[in-house]
Parts: sequence; structure tokens; C-alpha cells
Amino acid sequence: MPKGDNVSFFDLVFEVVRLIPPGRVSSYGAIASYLGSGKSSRMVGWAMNSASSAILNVPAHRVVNRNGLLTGKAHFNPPEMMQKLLENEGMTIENDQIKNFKAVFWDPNIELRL
DNA sequence: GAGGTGACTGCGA
DNA sequence: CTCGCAGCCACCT
Repeated sequence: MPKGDNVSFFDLVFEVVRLIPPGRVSSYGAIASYLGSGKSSRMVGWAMNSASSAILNVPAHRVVNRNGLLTGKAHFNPPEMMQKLLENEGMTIENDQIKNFKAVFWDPNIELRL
């Protein structure tokens, strides 16, 4: 039971991930950086792991590593679902890597910059 | 309470 | 170009 923490680091991650528009993807580092911890990219990964238990729907398949590689696909059920969802949004995946990744990359630091 | 792990990233050799 | 190491923080045993 958290003490006074209504929202956790995870909740912030979920919110950012939910803001990712269809046909776009983001990276762990970008989200971590947006939250103020560029080195805490691992926590974003853990947040995604917790996303499976999240009440709200979290499009974790839109979150990939810096290289556009589907590093977390193995954590999906089934794993191939991640690639399928991305392809369903009009993206091309080859060898677990997003083609033209730079074009579909969605950076919260840029899109959500105030 | 302490140690190990992990859906990552950046820099150095 | 590829390979290896260190930093980061929360969760699990």
C-alpha cells in the first residue's frame, strides 16, 4: 500500500503510452526521458510488464526499444501478436524490427512538449 | 535486510 | 562495424 502516492511511475508511463496515436510507436528511453529519468528506461519496461495487470488498456505493442526492435514481443500473449498489431496499424515489421522506424517514431518530448 | 534480475541506453575499445 | 561494461530503479526470492 503506497503512502500518499496516488499515482506511481507506472501510471505516468501508462498514460503516455495511451497517448501514442495509431500507426506510431515510441521508445522506452523517450518515455523515461519525458518522465524525467532518461536512464530509468528499464522502469518503463517494468511498467509494461505491469501493464498486463493494468485496469485500462495499454498499447504496449507501440513501445519498442531505441532501435525499433520488438524486444518485448516475447512478453506478449502470444508473442507474435505484437507484430501483428503493429502491422495492423499499417507498419511493416521485418526480422522483429520496424521498417522506416524513424517515420513512425513518436517522441513524447516533442509531441507533448509544452 | 541483502542480493539478483530485467520489455534499456550510451559510451568506450 | 561489433562487443562489452556501467548506470538506473522497482520487483522477486
